[in-house]
Amino acid sequence: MAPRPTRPALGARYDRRRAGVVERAARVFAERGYAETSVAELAEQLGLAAGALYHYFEGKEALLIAICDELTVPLLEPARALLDADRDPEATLRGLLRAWVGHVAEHRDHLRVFTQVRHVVDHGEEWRAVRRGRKDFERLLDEALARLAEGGQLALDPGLARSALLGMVNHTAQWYRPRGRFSPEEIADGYATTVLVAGRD
Amino acid sequence: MAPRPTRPALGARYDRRRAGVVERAARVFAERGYAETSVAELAEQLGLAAGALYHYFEGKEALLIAICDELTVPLLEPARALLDADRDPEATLRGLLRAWVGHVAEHRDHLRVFTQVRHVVDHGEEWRAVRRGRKDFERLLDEALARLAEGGQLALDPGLARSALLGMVNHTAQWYRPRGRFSPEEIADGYATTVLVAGRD
DNA sequence: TAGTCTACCGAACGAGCGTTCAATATTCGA
DNA sequence: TCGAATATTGAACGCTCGTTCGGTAGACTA
Repeated sequence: MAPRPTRPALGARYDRRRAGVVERAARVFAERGYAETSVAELAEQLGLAAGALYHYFEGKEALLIAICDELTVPLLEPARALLDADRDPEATLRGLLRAWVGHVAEHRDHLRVFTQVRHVVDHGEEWRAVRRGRKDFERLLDEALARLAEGGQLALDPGLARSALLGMVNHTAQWYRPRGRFSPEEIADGYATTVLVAGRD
Repeated sequence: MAPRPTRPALGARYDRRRAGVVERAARVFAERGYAETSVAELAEQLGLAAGALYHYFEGKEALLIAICDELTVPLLEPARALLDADRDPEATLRGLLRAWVGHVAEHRDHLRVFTQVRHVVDHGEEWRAVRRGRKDFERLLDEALARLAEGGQLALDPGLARSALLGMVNHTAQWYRPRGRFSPEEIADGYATTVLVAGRD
């Protein structure tokens, strides 16, 4: 793996290329499977030689980690901001769901890859950061649900609501299509309805 | 792969051993990953020699198919019976969810393996039966939801409710523990609450 | 109990994998 | 524009994988 170039023009180019590889590799892995896609196949799909990948990543697994990193890291800050804004609990949950579902919709390939390799994530040492990100997000979700439960606005036990939401939102990556019947906002609002007592007609 | 023995005593033994391998392999694959577990490793975990697996299965993938087959096949008949009983739609959905969640709880290892390899299932020829089973079950779920929607008893669009339920129930395999906070029945009832208008206080 | 069918073993094999690296092409900045 | 830094190539390597198969032990039935 080459170090990031010091010269500014090449540094920027390096970042762009690397990010592009992550993005497009996510698609390839999501469709063909991470384990089932050889580095040679992947490189061919990306229009690169096999060895070129090692210019940007230490190895195949490092690329996988980069893919999974995009799932939580960019979501944490907006989520925290929503909780800190301290609006009424119902609006907070709806906002959180919109941000979350929107992010899943944008990164559904990444999430489909994560789903394939979740068991690897749970064990490896180099996966600590990924685990941490997921744990942090789940804590924020728990906090939002706890506030709702306090006000009696939750239709379920908070622990069950948490698992239900994690399940339905993550599963969204398996079926969501950009120009499908539902927009990410409609999906998020629908999911909100499932756990809230109010807002159903 | 050896043919099933013709002699009755050995035939029964063959069935038992084969089923035992499927069951225990599901656990090993769920924890270590299907692709990440070599046949040698698996055999060691099962207390067998590597070659012995080929006595019962054509290969590693045939074993995987056998694991995934147990996910829908035994669920279809009870589900169909529930729909045919033609009780009120709400009771039908609750019954369906109890059967479904119960089955997931019993076969959570199998489901965790399926989740890893779903992309393989979607493409291969030899996976047709597995795909068919899943499609059949989803049709039954759709029917149960359509009946509810007709009576205005559904809190969400039926299509969204379907995806939400598929997500939360399948995700249950990732966190359910036999002596955990919730019984399969409590989980199923909680999930029912998420999509129904009634039954929340 | 003899004979045949069945179960299992485990070393060996070829294929395909992820990775390396010397060579070459390209790009940027002084 | 020239030279150093960077980008990419692709053949080669060592290794692990799934699978095979001849051999042996065990089990059933006639």
